[in-house]
Amino acid sequence: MRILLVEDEPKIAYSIVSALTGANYRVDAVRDGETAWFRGDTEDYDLVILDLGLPKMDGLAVLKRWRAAGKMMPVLILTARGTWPERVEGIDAGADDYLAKPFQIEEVLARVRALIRRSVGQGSAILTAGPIALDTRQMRVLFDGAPVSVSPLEYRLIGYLLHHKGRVVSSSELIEHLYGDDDARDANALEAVVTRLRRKLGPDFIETRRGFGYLVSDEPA
Amino acid sequence: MRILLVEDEPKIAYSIVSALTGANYRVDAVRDGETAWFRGDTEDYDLVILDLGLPKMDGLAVLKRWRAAGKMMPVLILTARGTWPERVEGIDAGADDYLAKPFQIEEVLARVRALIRRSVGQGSAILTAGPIALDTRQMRVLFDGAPVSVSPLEYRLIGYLLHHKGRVVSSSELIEHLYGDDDARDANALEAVVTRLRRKLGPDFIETRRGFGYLVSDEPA
DNA sequence: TGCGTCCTGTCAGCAAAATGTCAGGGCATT
DNA sequence: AATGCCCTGACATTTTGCTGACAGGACGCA
Repeated sequence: MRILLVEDEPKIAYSIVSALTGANYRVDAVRDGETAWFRGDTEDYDLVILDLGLPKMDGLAVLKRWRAAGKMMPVLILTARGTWPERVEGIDAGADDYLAKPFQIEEVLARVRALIRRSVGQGSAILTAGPIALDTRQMRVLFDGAPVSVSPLEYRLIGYLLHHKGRVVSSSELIEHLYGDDDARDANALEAVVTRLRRKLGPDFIETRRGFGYLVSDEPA
Repeated sequence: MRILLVEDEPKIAYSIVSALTGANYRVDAVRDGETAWFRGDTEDYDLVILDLGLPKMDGLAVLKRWRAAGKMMPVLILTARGTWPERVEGIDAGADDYLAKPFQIEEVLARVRALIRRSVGQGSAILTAGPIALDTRQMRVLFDGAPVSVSPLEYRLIGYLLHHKGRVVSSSELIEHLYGDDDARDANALEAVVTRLRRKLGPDFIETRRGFGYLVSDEPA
């Protein structure tokens, strides 16, 4: 799960990053609204934690621009206590949850968990690469527009690869993502899944980089 | 825009009336359920803000009687935080939105705006998908125009799926919304409800995405 | 109060799908 | 050609969801 943290105050940013990283999320942190807007617009995040009152571009403006551009990822807003007018504006702008400063780190984690749980299967972003599209609303894979039935594990695998398309993903990273650190599986289990997916999506879509991992190419075939 | 406020606590009533009046709404305020029922039945309001826990007649009872009499105005319910059973009952009774006490005045205004916007725009009280229609005012389910008798739980389930049609809804999310976090039920209970609904609505209407959840398709069959 | 009915959770068994495991075989890299 | 890494078909196991049956409880009605 990738999270974008937008927070200009270093101390707060650091504590949130630590907590989220410790909870096994991948976190990108930025400090100003302009950068935030760009990252949120070009990358796919599962969640954004957005501080209001930022340099360069106000947090609410960033949020509104994302929503206007069709970005639907859940957004958790951090706001100073007592600034309720902002909260109301936030509702209108399309925020999903709020947290007033100062807050406990545990609260942040709880909200993050809740938002991500809620948004699973709801993100309207449809990831594509070549003829394959991942319909995250209906939890299915489209091949040339036609639905292909995939199992949950297959879905997670192709989802992860699409999420990181254009980059080689190592087997260990995939295994870590598909299963937990807790119950690690044999590498062969992963290979079996890949095989089954290739049978459904065609052999060329998931490339093998022998010795390194797997790759879904970014470029239009 | 005329709003009926039903609230027995003077302080709260006063602050809401002030805020609404300041926002250019015409507000009538009453303090007990009986009066509320009479006013709502004889006058035309664009919105009702309804506190539960009223003298003389309970808020939910008022709402039910309005709906039974064919009153269609949107209702915003004020409820004490954490009283899930009330909330569930409210859904059954035909409420449109909720606000947990204590709340900020600005929140009330935001919800009021949202509800009025919704009802003015295309406030269709009837959700449809394929041959199934959900009449949220009369709390009935229609299949090809013919009423189908469904239980309260079945109604909530099909209602939730229709509200989120086109998207896969996970079992845990469904359970959370059908029962509330307090008394979680076995996943099998949910399956039983689904089975019973399918027997009434036909097997194809509620699709199963094995490993993910349930789905009511968006597309015209 | 007593009876019947409806609603709904629980249980158990079943079927099907999903997934891990194994054993060989192929193929790339050297 | 040798060496590993990877692929894959077959099989076993586990998981998941469906369904009929049953029971407790709520509710209405006499």
